[in-house]
Amino acid sequence: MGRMEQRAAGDTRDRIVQVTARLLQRQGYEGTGIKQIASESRATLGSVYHFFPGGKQELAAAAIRHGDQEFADLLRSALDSEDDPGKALVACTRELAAGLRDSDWTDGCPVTATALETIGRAPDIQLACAQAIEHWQDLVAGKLLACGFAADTARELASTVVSTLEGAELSAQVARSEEPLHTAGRHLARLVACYAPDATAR
Amino acid sequence: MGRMEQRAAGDTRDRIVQVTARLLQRQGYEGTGIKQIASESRATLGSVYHFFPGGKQELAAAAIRHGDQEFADLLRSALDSEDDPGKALVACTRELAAGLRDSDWTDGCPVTATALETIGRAPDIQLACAQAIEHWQDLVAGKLLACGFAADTARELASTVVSTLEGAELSAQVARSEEPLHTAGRHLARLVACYAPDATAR
DNA sequence: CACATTCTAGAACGAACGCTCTACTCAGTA
DNA sequence: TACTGAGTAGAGCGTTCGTTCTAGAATGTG
Repeated sequence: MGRMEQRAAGDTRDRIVQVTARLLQRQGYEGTGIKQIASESRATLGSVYHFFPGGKQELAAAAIRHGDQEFADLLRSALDSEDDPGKALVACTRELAAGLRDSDWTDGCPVTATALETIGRAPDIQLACAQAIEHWQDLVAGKLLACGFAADTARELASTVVSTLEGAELSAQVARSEEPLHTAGRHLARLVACYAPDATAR
Repeated sequence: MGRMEQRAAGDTRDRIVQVTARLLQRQGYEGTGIKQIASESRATLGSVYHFFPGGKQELAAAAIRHGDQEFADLLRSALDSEDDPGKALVACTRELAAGLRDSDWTDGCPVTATALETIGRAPDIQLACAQAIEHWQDLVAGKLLACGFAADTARELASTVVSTLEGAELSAQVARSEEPLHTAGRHLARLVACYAPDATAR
């Protein structure tokens, strides 16, 4: 009853979204063309516009949501890998640095480039970007809450943590060096220690 | 002796660079066209290619260097406005937040968008971006050195400070809120206090 | 079988892209 | 006066852009 076709169709749709997400991450919104997306995802223009009748904007918003999840998965697994919140943040920077190095510094944050280009001119995409950042902040705040931090403190720290991760990843990409990320990791660990619930900031 | 023409010519060149810098800041590299640059700077295509025979890339690199100086001026004046390094960093975030608010969140860092789009595909531009970030780090490190921080500590902190400022400005733009910047300012002040030469981190 | 629906396929459209090119203006020099 | 060199001006090059459109393949249902 149509499972096969629908599966195949779903595969095509997913392939389009995944390829778009990667291209947006590497070349930004204006630098990525629909025809490139179609050819690299082994789909045709007809298919792309069939699944995304809203055109490039709708497709980009879907791809940003995909990148949101991808980044969230990395963040979640790094945060869960350590009990101590400071060590967990260092694990985050280590994972980000590894991803950058392995991609020869091409695969940074899957959202940043598109977010910056579309500010104030593509509300759907900007919304998806804002939700992504909120989502990542929630993950960090959740970790801090689980470690006993006060709710307000956790939320504020999470904001700065995500900002710093974003900025350090940018610095690392531009400088082609892991150092900004590793340094940021150490400093973030020190920062959260200042606000730790067991007041003895070492 | 041709002073007038040369002045007028220099004015045209400067106008082109300034307009390009602003457009790159707001729309990124791929989103900014040479013809838009020409029309908004009241120059013609012929003039643009006369002053920048290397085309879009050469012009963009010059505009990035201009944005570097612009951002450095803001940073320098904010850092000089306070003796205490923590308060100086808060002043930086306050200035950045004011700039964002006044431009309805369109004028963020003049380098970031272009940097992300051209990573690994336009070496001249990427170099200019890397030098800009280094430049800003040097300003922050200089302030910390002047406050008595150890050289290594100052350099590392400066890296994280600039990363956090970049990331917080991005977060603020996407969320259309000053909060990420103000929060980051408080946290950066707390962070540098941890490494202050007078070891009594309050 | 016919029939609708879903998805694939790519030609074609007008607009915009970066860039090249020739023609021109105009002050300074010999 | 003739010439030079800097800068202005914009038509036009080939290409690519996002999008639209029609045609057909594939599958499920009556």
